[in-house]
Amino acid sequence: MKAIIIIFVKMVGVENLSRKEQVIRAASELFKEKGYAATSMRDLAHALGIEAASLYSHIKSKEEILQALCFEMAKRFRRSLEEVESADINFSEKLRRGILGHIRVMAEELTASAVFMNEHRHLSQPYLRDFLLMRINYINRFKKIIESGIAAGEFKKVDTKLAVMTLFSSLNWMPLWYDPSGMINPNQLGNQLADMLIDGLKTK
Amino acid sequence: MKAIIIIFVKMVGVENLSRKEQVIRAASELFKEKGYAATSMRDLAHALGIEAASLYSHIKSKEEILQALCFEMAKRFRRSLEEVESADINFSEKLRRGILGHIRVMAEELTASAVFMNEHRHLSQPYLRDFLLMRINYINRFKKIIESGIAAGEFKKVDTKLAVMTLFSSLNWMPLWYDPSGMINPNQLGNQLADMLIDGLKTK
DNA sequence: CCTACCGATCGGTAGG
DNA sequence: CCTACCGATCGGTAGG
Repeated sequence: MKAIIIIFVKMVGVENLSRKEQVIRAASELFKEKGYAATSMRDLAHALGIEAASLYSHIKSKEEILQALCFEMAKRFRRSLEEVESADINFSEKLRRGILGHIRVMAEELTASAVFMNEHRHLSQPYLRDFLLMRINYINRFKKIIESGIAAGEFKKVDTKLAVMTLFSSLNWMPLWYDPSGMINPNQLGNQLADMLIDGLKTK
Repeated sequence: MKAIIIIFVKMVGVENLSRKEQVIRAASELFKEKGYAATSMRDLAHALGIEAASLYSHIKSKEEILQALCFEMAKRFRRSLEEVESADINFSEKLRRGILGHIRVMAEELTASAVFMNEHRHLSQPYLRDFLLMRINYINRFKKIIESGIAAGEFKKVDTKLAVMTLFSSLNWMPLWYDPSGMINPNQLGNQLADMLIDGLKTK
């Protein structure tokens, strides 16, 4: 009897979680497509085949969905970079692996990545502030890799701000044009992007 | 008497135009800051110190402002590229000048550029369709320069879609981080970006 | 998860 | 450029 209750409780738990997950995923698609502000809770409810009021059994507010999305993605990106930083490799290789990791995370959650990048500004305070601090920290860690590479003589003495912003621009736009069903996989894409940025377009 | 009427008519014309310009510019700032959907006509009116209803003496609708902004910028970008295409220079130089032209246009209208890039999706049909066609055409002309450069042996055999999307990502994010009051001017910025993409980060 | 509903705000119009 | 106002829609709550 106890076992049955535990199973039942677990199932309810799972069901709640997965229903909330479903709501967040459906929202993610709509936020990507139409933008956060232009997506209504009625749009979202319609996509799930329920009434707008019913959404509030699973989430506290529209913004809570955006918060969950943005901070979950931020966490994944951070973890991916931490693995690279601790590796004992040269700076070109660190940069390459940082790029590969970022693209892998993005490819796993293409829709959420697009929202993460385009819609985070609709976070209210203090979430927006926290989010931006995390982002600038992440960018600065890539910048440090480039600076270290310059100091070590691996990279040219470029403007590091320009270099890192160019890198991030390229990375961040990808969810908007990358076709995961296409011929090129995330790893190949990452390697080609790294080649291009590190070695340039020009034949030697 | 006739002269006076003509002068009067001209002044009214200029005044209407410049007031409409003011409305579009104020809207541009708000659209960049908060996004198109999250900017209300009351926000815009407040920024101009008038009532929301008064805006409609100068513009027909909220979307008309976005249309004016987007298509004006598209026209500028197109003109800039046309000058480059007709020049008799090699493909590295064509690419470089294309980049410089794009950045110059952006730097002249930083706010409008940011809106152009981030908010065009809120255009309704058939404007959205026209806009996207113009954009794909513009991108394809850059892509052709890269393809020609590869065919001529100037560039490596990279994935041209990746190369051109990387280029555009970098260009399009600039309005969000470039500080025109900083030490680097648009020309320097363009040259450094071109150097980086064409020659790469790595020391030879 | 639903029905019924709330106050606030939206883009825009009429008429001056 | 204003006052006065419109119908539609917004995010969200009460209560079941």
